[in-house]
Amino acid sequence: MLAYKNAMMDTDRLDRRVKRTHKLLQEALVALTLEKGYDAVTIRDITERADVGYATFFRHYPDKQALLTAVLESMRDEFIVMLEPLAILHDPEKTGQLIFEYVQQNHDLCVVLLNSTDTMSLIRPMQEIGRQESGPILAAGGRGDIPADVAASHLMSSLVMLIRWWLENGMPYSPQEMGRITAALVIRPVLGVGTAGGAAASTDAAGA
Amino acid sequence: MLAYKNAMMDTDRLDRRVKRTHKLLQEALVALTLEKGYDAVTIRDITERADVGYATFFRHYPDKQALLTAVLESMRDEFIVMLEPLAILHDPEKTGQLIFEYVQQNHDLCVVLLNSTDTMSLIRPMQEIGRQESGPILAAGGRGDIPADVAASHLMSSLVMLIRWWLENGMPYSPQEMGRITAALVIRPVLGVGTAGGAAASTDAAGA
DNA sequence: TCTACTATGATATAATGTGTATCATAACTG
DNA sequence: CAGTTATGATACACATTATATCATAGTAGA
Repeated sequence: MLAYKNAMMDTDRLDRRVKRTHKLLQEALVALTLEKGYDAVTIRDITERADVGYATFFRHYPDKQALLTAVLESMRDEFIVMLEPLAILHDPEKTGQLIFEYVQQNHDLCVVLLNSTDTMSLIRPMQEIGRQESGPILAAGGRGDIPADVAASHLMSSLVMLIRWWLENGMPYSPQEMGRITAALVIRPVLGVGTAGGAAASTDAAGA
Repeated sequence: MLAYKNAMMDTDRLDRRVKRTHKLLQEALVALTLEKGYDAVTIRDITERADVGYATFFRHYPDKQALLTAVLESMRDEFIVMLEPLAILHDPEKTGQLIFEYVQQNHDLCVVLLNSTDTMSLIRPMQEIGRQESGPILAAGGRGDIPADVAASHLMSSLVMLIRWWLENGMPYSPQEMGRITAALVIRPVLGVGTAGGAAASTDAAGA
């Protein structure tokens, strides 16, 4: 299922120097983005902070965005593993809570990823995950009146946007509360069940 | 030296040449973004397409983003006017349909705005609108178990993301269908009512 | 119509950042 | 240890931004 054939995946077989450089560059990007904001960070900034030659950057990444993508993909993999035993159907509130606890624990990294990129660079891979992972879930527990593709996209987009809002506003609610909110506003509507398990499916349309 | 703020406000009292230049630059940005994508468009591209001196650009906008913001604000005002008599509480499906019909009619412009910007440059103003416009609505018809600030942000974010998905995937469903989907996935959950108007939330809040 | 004002075009220029090429050196793998 | 490869340092070509200047054309208001 999770066969990502990225060149970056063969982490074990890489030269020590390469792994070291990757690590230094990615850490420098994260640190600098937290300080100045992603757009203000130049490649020269990164290489200087990483204490690496300027040209060395381009030996590993074609541009700044590619470096950020590498950081993103690391987190994505971690995220998938965390939600692997996804009991989203069984307990939406708990699922939401787990997500926000993860975000809280990886606060700095999440802030960088959510504030640096085009946002869509983050949401698009997330939607891809959503299409793969939540496909069978929606097929099993999804509602009949909403197309699965829309539902999956909406699920992942809303999740990312809620996380972004939460971080930007100083995490005003606990992960548990956010889990409950997420379940009520996003997960349960996508699954087609009411807050307290109320009536769901429509009576008119027969779904596309 | 240039008072951008003042220059943008009194649209009617502006020098003909200024209005002409604004129009040419904005049209050039939209056209070029549709052709090459926002990031690939340089300021020199814009001025050449607009048949305007290069330095003239900076006499009106500090950078490319500011020009895009001007385009965005025009659409935002139009959008607000359209949804002014917003019967979102009364008929969520119809409200959603109206939105997607507007998007369909302004297809090119919407594509530019959704694919060019950081997305958040679009969503943030939308959320601001949401906070202002939907504030009283949520106060009247909102559910009691979800904080109004989260609900308003989620409402606007999801709306923008649904529109984006719809455009990126070639508008696979009719505005009417999208209106129904939007009502089911976003509007009704935010209001706390079920698909068929079922009771799911608090009935204690004062009536509209 | 006339006059004072101002936006514009054309041009030059400084500053910044990107991406590539080269070569000697250091570090790694087997 | 020997062959391979990544790195650092440097120089350089190139694109883009942003500002400054000045003569000219267009505009608003009397």
